[in-house]
Amino acid sequence: MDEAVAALRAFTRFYTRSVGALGAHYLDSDLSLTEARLLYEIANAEAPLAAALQAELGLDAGYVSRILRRFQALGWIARGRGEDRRSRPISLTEAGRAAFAALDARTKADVAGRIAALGPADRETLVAALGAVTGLIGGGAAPWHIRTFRTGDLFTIAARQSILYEPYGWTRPMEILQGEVTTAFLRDFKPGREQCWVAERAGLMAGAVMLVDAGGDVGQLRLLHVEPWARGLGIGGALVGECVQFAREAGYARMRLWTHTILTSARRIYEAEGFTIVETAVHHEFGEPVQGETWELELTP
Amino acid sequence: MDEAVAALRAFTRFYTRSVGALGAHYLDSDLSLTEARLLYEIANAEAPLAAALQAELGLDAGYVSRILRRFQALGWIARGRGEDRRSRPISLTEAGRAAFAALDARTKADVAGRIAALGPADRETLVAALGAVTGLIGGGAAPWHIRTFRTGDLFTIAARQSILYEPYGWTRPMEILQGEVTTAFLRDFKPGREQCWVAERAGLMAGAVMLVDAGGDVGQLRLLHVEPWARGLGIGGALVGECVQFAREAGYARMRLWTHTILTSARRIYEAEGFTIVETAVHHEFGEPVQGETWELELTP
DNA sequence: CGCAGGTAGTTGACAAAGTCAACTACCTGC
DNA sequence: GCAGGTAGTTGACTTTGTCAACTACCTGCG
Repeated sequence: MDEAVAALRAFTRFYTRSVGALGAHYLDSDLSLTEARLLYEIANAEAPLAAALQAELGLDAGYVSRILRRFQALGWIARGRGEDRRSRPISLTEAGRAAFAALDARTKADVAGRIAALGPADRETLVAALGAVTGLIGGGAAPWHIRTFRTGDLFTIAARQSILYEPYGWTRPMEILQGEVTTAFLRDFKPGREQCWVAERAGLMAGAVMLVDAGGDVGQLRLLHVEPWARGLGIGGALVGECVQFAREAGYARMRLWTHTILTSARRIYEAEGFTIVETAVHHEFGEPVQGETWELELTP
Repeated sequence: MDEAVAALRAFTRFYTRSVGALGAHYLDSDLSLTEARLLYEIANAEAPLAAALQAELGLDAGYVSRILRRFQALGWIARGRGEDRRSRPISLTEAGRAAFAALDARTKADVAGRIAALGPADRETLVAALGAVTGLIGGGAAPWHIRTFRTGDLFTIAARQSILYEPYGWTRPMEILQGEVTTAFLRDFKPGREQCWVAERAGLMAGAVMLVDAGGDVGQLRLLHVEPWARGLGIGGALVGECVQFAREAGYARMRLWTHTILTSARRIYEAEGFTIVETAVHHEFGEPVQGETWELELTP
């Protein structure tokens, strides 16, 4: 915890400096940083109200009012009358759009300059890392989506599974199993019969699941995981849903999966999808004895 | 590129808001954000000069002077005389240390509050992601170190290798090989004879290398990589050096490695360590034909 | 030595940025 | 139709930051 707090504080100091460097006059325009932010919001919203901008950016209402008057004097914005006749929705004029475009281009160039030295892989890392930070400290709202697997995904899954299950005391043997399962998936991949889905949030892998052909018209769901920071968003259910739908379309008669009694949140997801337990057995594969469970789901079309 | 620029801009907007939320009075203290930053710098430096603080934080000299006068009036700092009698080095008084400690505690609590909802894994992700961002846009100075492997590292290596070599057109077959090599390493790991090292920078994997027993007193170096954003820091050389030293101590007579002619920067590292090419052959294992090379190094003790 | 040109730090005068409370005009619901 | 609210504005103000001129000192060179 302390480490994380220290890291975030160090980052804030670093970023404050790096943003603060922009300073008083935003990139040589004659706008302050606040004015630039306001202009950005106006340009990226549908006829916003002053109150909305003020709340959005955490500014004083009077301050916003004055800045808007300045923008109006510059001919950048026009103010209408809303349904509610107190409100005066803001719209950019042609001149305002031009001013914003110029500012936007300058910002873009400035930002591009800062990351010019990075190669494509670095940029990818940066995007992912920024997304992760936003997702983690920004709390809830970052959206997520599901895609099929790409190069490297399977091993990232193996690594994450290994790390996430470490606290259960499942160490080396389970890690090796992860490697075998993922490598085998890649080696024996049967397009149309098998698939791996990755949930992404803020550019980072938020969870994943695999479907493999277990023979005899049975599709086996494997390696489901959802990152701790992405839990409670319905990602697990969506991944399993994706998997079941694919299995149905691929013509499997039944789905099967193997899990453990202690993994309660995963069990809830399987239950919700209609899976039922068909077998329970204690095994010693991961070192300590653990109770494994086999679940199945009939896929009557 | 555009994606990266957009991501960084979005992040800056997000972070500006999140930092700006602290706003005028820093956490209910009667300090402004600037004053708080200044106090932090004073507390974390050895008798700094006003000019140093001013340069460090990018502030106006006159402004700093006035804030310092205020701190002095509050009895928080004492100002001495340096060798250079123009300078007036700043030191915290007992009261100043107390004031800083109070502020520091409040900041810590505030930051901790923001990440209180995160589990240990998320915090780790956050630290790593913050480190990545700092490293990538902050440029140079972040330190790095080498450690031996932990749970999950091998598959992270497999994933990164797969992604980094994708641009060379080496796709599925090479990815499968990565999985096989790393899984086999874990399965057959011989402590004392084999090892895997990971270079970390800012909490992120910056590179890695493996040493495996190839039989017949030969140690084989495998899966060397350095992340693009961590190149040019000597990490590759340090990893190979670590590997060679371990091999020497483990009593291997010779080291061997297999690489490709197009991987020029890796070749330079091997050359610098004293490796020489003993064999060259075109192979088709990764799809396209490529020229592979075997390098060796005699380990005369 | 002494002087030109520099740096550390301060100060006065000022401008910019932001805050607060009071105000008008309007809306909503009882 | 009126109490209590919201959208937006305005005057008066404080805080924050900037600029240029200043003192006191240092460094290096003829």
